Amino acid sequence: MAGRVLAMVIRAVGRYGCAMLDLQSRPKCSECPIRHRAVCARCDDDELLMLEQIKTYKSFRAGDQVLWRGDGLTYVASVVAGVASLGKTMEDGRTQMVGLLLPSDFIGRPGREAIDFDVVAVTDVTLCCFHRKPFEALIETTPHIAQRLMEMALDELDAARDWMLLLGRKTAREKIATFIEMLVRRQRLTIDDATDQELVLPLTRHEIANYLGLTLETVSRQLGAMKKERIVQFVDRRRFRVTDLEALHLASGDDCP
Amino acid sequence: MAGRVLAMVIRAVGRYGCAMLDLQSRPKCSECPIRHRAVCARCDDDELLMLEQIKTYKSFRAGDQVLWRGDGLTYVASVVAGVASLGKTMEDGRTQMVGLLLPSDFIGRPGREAIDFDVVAVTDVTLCCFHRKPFEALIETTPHIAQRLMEMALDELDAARDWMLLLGRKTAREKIATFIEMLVRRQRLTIDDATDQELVLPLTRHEIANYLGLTLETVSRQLGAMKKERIVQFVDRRRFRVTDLEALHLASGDDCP
DNA sequence: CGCCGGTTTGACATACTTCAAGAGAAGTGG
DNA sequence: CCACTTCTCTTGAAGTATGTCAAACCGGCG
Repeated sequence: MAGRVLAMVIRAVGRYGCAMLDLQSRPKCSECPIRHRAVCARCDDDELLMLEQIKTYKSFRAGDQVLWRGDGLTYVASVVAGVASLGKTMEDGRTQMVGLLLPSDFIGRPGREAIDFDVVAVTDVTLCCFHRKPFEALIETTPHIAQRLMEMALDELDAARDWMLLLGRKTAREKIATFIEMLVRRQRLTIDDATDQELVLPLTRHEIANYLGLTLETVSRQLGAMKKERIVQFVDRRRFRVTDLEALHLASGDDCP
Repeated sequence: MAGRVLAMVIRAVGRYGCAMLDLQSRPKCSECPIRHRAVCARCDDDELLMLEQIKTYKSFRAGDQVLWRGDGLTYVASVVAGVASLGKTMEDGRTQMVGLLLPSDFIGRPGREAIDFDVVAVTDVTLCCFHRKPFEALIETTPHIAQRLMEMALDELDAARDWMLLLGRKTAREKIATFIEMLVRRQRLTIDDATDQELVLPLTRHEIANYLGLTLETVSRQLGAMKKERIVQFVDRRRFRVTDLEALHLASGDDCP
């Protein structure tokens, strides 16, 4: 009983804290965890100050829709914490995830009135939002932002093209293997010597299917197969470790290491 | 006999002209057909002059490989005329086209040593090439170039994401219909009131298959089906016209007009 | 004419989807 | 703490769109 009440209180506080953030919170850019990777990475202190003045934090709970396709773009934003997804949906309900947004990734684009896909919070998400108009003005006057945004867009483009090969040509097994390898690689970026590290699937089976252009049944079956082959080992439905990295890579269909 | 010799002469002249261009030709930017759409679109006269000094034209014949995956990027370039393809290939030979490069599109990216896909001339192609190093320097000093490159990269990114939906979720029929609709739309950009205009497939069946993540047999069958349904009408294997635009759109699986 | 690359067409194989049922975990409410 | 619902996930059986293999066609060119 006490436990349940406590849980409710925590959640309520969570929501409240969230609302607070929406209205006011404007943490120092200089202490921001994504300071050196986000759109502001190349900015010097003066430029940072300009950004600081037009920024607001917003938080969303896992599952919340952040933006609907066709929404007017009053804000653009950087992901500060959490994971969000970019998705497209067809009239009959088929959907395809076209990007995963991780901390430092950018949402929206200057010079366009509306956004052409849905943005959904996969986990709890915190965004650093900028009013679009002043942000666009800033781009004109602050070369470092356009330069960084160009870099980021080109990186995204490369990633999108890799994904096109995956979607167009890879088998279900290769898709799954590539996806897991991607998670491993990402882990490596944050922790060195991540060998035998426990990993977490940030997405449900359904979302993975969505990301890979498959059905959730196929995802489940392929994961099952790789479990049986001792390539991966699950501790629960989300958490796992890779037991045979080489076999995993082999299964991904990619060349080189 | 005379005909054959003449053909050889023409080809030789073609090649020679080509070599000439490689070495010397540096047409005025101000008269360039892609002046207002390419990476130089926002440049003023001074900036254009800077670009003019580091540019060279290069030509390729249909089928030529322009760049191999992994090639060192000594140049970046704009497509001036013709069509080129960006493609990825897996070890076992499966390939996926990840972009079609039309006049004004940009090849290569500043700040990277190598290119990660193959570039092939689909038709005869002329490129406006810039040495990468000086071009990168120019980006640092010339905000207009970074701004334009950012815009173009973001446009490409949107297109890539649309294509991801196509590759991941659309049926063969929808893919073909979407592809044809794309050609229609492109035609509309150049000629107004293009209704009932004759169109040309810029790609072979094999290349179309490659672009859509299908096999050439499936492409052929679907085109055949749409011919039978009087949605399109072929005058020869390349040239056709759309006889039922509405049905075409319906078949594409996209909403809205 | 005969070759050749691109294309069409057919018969067959299969990887993946679809449909359906049930198992596990997690949350809800008494 | 225990039913009860709900959600995610697994597993099976059956269906189908697309791939694979193979042969024939067609227009262009030598």
